[in-house]
Amino acid sequence: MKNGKNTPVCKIEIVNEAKVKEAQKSLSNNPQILDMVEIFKLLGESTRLKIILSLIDNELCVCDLSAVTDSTISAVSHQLRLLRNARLVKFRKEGKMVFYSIDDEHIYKLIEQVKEHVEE
Amino acid sequence: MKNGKNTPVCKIEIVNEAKVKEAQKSLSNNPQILDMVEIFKLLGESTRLKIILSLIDNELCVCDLSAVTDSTISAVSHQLRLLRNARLVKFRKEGKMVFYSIDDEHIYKLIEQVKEHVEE
DNA sequence: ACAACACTTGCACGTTTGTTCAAGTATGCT
DNA sequence: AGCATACTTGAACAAACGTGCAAGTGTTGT
Repeated sequence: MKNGKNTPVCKIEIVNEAKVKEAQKSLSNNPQILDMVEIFKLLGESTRLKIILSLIDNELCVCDLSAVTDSTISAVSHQLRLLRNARLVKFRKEGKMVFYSIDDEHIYKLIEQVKEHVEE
Repeated sequence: MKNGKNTPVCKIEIVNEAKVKEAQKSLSNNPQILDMVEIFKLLGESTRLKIILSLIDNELCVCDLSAVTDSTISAVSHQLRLLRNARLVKFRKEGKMVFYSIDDEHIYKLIEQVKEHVEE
């Protein structure tokens, strides 16, 4: 209730108090929510999602990912850094090249669920 | 390869041509990807995710959602519009009040998958 | 040692996005 | 009719974000 007052915004305030309390309880001080938000946010951008989709069942270098996603090497590299930090992808160096692959099995199931949603 | 030229960015260009072609094939001209991005993007914001989480197994009015998410009525209403447009939530009017609920069963599974990821 | 290559990274810039504020709609109450 | 309540909506603004550019790192080949 960020209305600057301690009083309720709505006079009724809580229509279903039990449900609200229950929901508040599971939401408040739950660091998991921020983690979930982060993962969804990372997948909620076309370049990054294309990268993830390309890496499913594939190990690709940055150059190939650039071709697949139709982005510059730089742009892909920037996004790969974010995916690396979140441990969604891992990498392996081989000479000058860097090969990326998926670092989490849950991603597969996640993608499948969204596909089911979209395919309706 | 948005490098302004028709020539490859990398000399080797494609390390694993078969994989790249395969990935390009499944990605190019695929409107589903944009739909997937949209859903992930909607869930990738804390106020919206809290709304969705609160609505799981619950039907709540805007006022209650405001309390649960610790946001203003206005902010919640703006976000609900986005969730409505994407058909992630549906609403029911009852007098002055508007009750929102989840409009898609896939969301449940989606949330479960992310939770599994986060809980490690 | 030098050049080419694959990739990374910091900075700058334009765009997108979430929130607030204020005004507007619709319903209920007296 | 008049007012309060529950919610929506448009405009404005600051913060966050994605990309391009240029410089930098590390490896390979000559």
